[in-house]
Amino acid sequence: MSSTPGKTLAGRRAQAARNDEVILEAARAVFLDDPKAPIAAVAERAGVGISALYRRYAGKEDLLRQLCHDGLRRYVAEAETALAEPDDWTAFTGFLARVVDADVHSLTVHLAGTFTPTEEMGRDAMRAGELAAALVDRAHASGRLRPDAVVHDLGLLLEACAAVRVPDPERTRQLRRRQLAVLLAGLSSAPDADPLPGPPPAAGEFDWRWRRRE
Amino acid sequence: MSSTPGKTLAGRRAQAARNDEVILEAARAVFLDDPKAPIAAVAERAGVGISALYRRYAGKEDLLRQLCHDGLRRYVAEAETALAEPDDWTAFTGFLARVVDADVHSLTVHLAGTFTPTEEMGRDAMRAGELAAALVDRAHASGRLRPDAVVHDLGLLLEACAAVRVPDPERTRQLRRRQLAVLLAGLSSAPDADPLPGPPPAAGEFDWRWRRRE
DNA sequence: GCAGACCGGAACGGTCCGTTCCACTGTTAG
DNA sequence: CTAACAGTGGAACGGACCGTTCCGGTCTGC
Repeated sequence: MSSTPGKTLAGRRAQAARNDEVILEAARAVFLDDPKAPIAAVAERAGVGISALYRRYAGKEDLLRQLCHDGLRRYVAEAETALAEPDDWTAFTGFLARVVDADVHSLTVHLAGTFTPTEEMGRDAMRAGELAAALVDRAHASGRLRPDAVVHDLGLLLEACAAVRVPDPERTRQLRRRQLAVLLAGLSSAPDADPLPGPPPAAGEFDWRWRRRE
Repeated sequence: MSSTPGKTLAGRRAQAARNDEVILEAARAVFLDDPKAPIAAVAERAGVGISALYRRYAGKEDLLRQLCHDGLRRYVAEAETALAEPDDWTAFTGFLARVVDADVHSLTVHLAGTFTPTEEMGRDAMRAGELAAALVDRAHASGRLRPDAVVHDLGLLLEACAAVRVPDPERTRQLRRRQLAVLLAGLSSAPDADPLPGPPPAAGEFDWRWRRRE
């Protein structure tokens, strides 16, 4: 088995190509579990050496940025998918369920502040905000979202779901779905409900996360 | 001002007594903000030297344990207060509001695993569980709590509120109250609501936090 | 006045982690 | 066939960080 240039198995080239994915996957898993995990943990989890990491990324910060940006792109993609859904309320809840399942919030938020963001990330973040606003508008239009809910309540909601974590990933997903169900029930229109207390969350109140932490 | 043995200001004795409180307060603030903060940060925040800390606590672990135990006791105390409230639903919601305001959850949970717990903490934790169960039972009895909510949903709820954090503490409190309001609305009885998905959170599912983390 | 409680903070020893570096291996061009 | 090389594993390095100890100084209560 010297040269099998088929497509699944080959020499160094193929190993490298496979490592590309394996490393990103490992990094995702490791940093999701602990945002300040050492880089060696990623290598170990991926079953590769540390060199394989440094060949692809200039350093830890570079890897983190990439990972976070991927999460952001995923968020945007899910929002776009959701906007294609005809039913307003289903679009809204489906979007949230998929974002929660994908654990995108941990990636974008708990990793923020550990690297200097790129311009492109800024643009993507802005776009993400616009899409989320559109989804919330449609949810309001459907009449099923309580009127005093605002776009930035999504931040609280996602934070709440991301905070749920148990050792088993599948069980984590189930519990987060339960949490999401409670929150959505709480955000649904109920004619006799008391209004939500305090000033609603506003635009700039979550930006501090992106300021460089040491 | 050589000797003013009144009661507010005196010599070393009084400074020591005041430091007792100042240090605990500082430790609370610092470790609430970052559970793995260095001990020097506590001293700095308290405006004392490191010696003043080590005179009182055998080491970092000792301080953490004390702090966590205080949180647990606070939780128990609030629950007992709540049980004295005649109205079942008010007892339930009032308890949660006070626990959320006091940020007890962060203390007991985010610090857990960084020290070896004492037997007394085990007993207090058990008592806390019983009192919480009693409050949930009464909430169920009032008919205002949706029937498929269980005691351990409190864990998810508290986690969700503790996850909300902005730099300003007062604003944090407001946003947490908002989050709590949404969650309580979601946990309220609604005849036409879909049942909550997945198996409800169970007894042993949060114990892992208390296992020693390295 | 003096013994000692109390304190501030420098210094120590150890751990941890990002990054670099080198020896090695299979690959591929000529 | 073989020489250059892309790709890799993992040891080693240097620096940051942090818990704890220790010592010199200060103030108090007797």
